[in-house]
Amino acid sequence: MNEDSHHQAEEVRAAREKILAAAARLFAERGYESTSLAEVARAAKVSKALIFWHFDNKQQLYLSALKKNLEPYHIDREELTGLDAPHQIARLIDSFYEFVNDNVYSVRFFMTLMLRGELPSEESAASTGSTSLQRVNELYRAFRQSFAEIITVGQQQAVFNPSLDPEREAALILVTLVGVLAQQFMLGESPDCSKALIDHYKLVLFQRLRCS
Amino acid sequence: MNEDSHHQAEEVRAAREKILAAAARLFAERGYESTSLAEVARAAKVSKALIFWHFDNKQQLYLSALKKNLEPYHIDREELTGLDAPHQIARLIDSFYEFVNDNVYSVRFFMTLMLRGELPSEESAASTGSTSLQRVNELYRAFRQSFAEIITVGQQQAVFNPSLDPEREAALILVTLVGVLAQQFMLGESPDCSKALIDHYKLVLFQRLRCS
DNA sequence: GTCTATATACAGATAGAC
DNA sequence: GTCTATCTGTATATAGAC
Repeated sequence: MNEDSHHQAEEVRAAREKILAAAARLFAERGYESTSLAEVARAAKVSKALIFWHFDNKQQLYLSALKKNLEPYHIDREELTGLDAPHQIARLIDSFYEFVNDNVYSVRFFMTLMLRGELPSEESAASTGSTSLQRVNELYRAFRQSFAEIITVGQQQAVFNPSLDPEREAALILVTLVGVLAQQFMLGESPDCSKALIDHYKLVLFQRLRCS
Repeated sequence: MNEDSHHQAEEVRAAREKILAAAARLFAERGYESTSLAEVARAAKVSKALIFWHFDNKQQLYLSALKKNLEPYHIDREELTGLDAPHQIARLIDSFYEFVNDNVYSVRFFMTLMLRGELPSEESAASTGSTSLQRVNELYRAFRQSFAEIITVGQQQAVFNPSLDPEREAALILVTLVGVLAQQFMLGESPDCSKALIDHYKLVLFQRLRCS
């Protein structure tokens, strides 16, 4: 690949990426149905027709935008090494909360999506559509599993109450975190308000988990 | 008012109500944008034009449907009388859960609505649109307030730990309930799964609230 | 009040020049 | 690759008969 073709390829990507970025933002903000391709074109500063050159149709653009929104989703287990069980719990709670507030738009987006199965059509589910939601789902369960594992380890190290069921407790932790998040988004509360709730919850949780 | 005019009035209401019922269901199921008046007309078994005779436009129909969905929303404080504080808490949790599962469609509907400020336009917010969401909001706070009051009474009766802040605890209870609900809706879990979580949570909560 | 028929606007998608 | 111009379907909304 020479300089020219490379440069050309970059140019191609630039337009495609501009469309994708605009679409990702607009779909996340306003949803699939109420976002027109004319708006996406305007936001990306390209013509409507160009969208159809880069993407087969609206659905495919939507699915590509979904993937783009999903990119930053992952669990960073590295940052937990070297911490004791209680601090691992605290760290995992914090990183959940931080992640959510770093990705408000797309988190809100996926929440809406999951709330009703808002997918552009049924065929897309068969192809690539539901895969994105599946990934969110997996991530959620991975998070829960992490909590359960930390609790188990904590019990083995005799810092957590051995009579607790780690899976049950992990499920309850996730439910609370999701609740804080949902409340922040739905009641339009400030992140500060959620932060205070989370901090209080951490205290409550540790009182429950620790050996008594 | 004679028999005839009464009967006529009933007939009028029948059509209007049929439209309203169909609209309430369809808007709740599929949202504002992706529900066409043609579908509403078909579901209500009337002509499209009749919708415009009864309602000024799509937005106004939507707002009227919102109100209809809101009707069953209220707190029944009567059913708490005669119970002690712990049972009042348990009863309030149960009635929250029961209410949600009796009104899945509209609860899901309002959750989506609150998640993004999905209102048909901005003018509607100024007129009557946001009032519906405001009412949901008030109801939510009323529920939280009820929990706080019960906790306070429980503390006065020396059945609940006096060192707890009732407001804080009530906030955490609501967050958890919302979390269970959000999880059920978003992860598509069965009501049974939520029921189990709620039951477990009640145990956890009572361990925390009671005098130690 | 309820209908059929129609006006008007805008959506997604295509054709073809450059 | 990117554009302008255009096709086609469908949405909201209206007109007017009954």
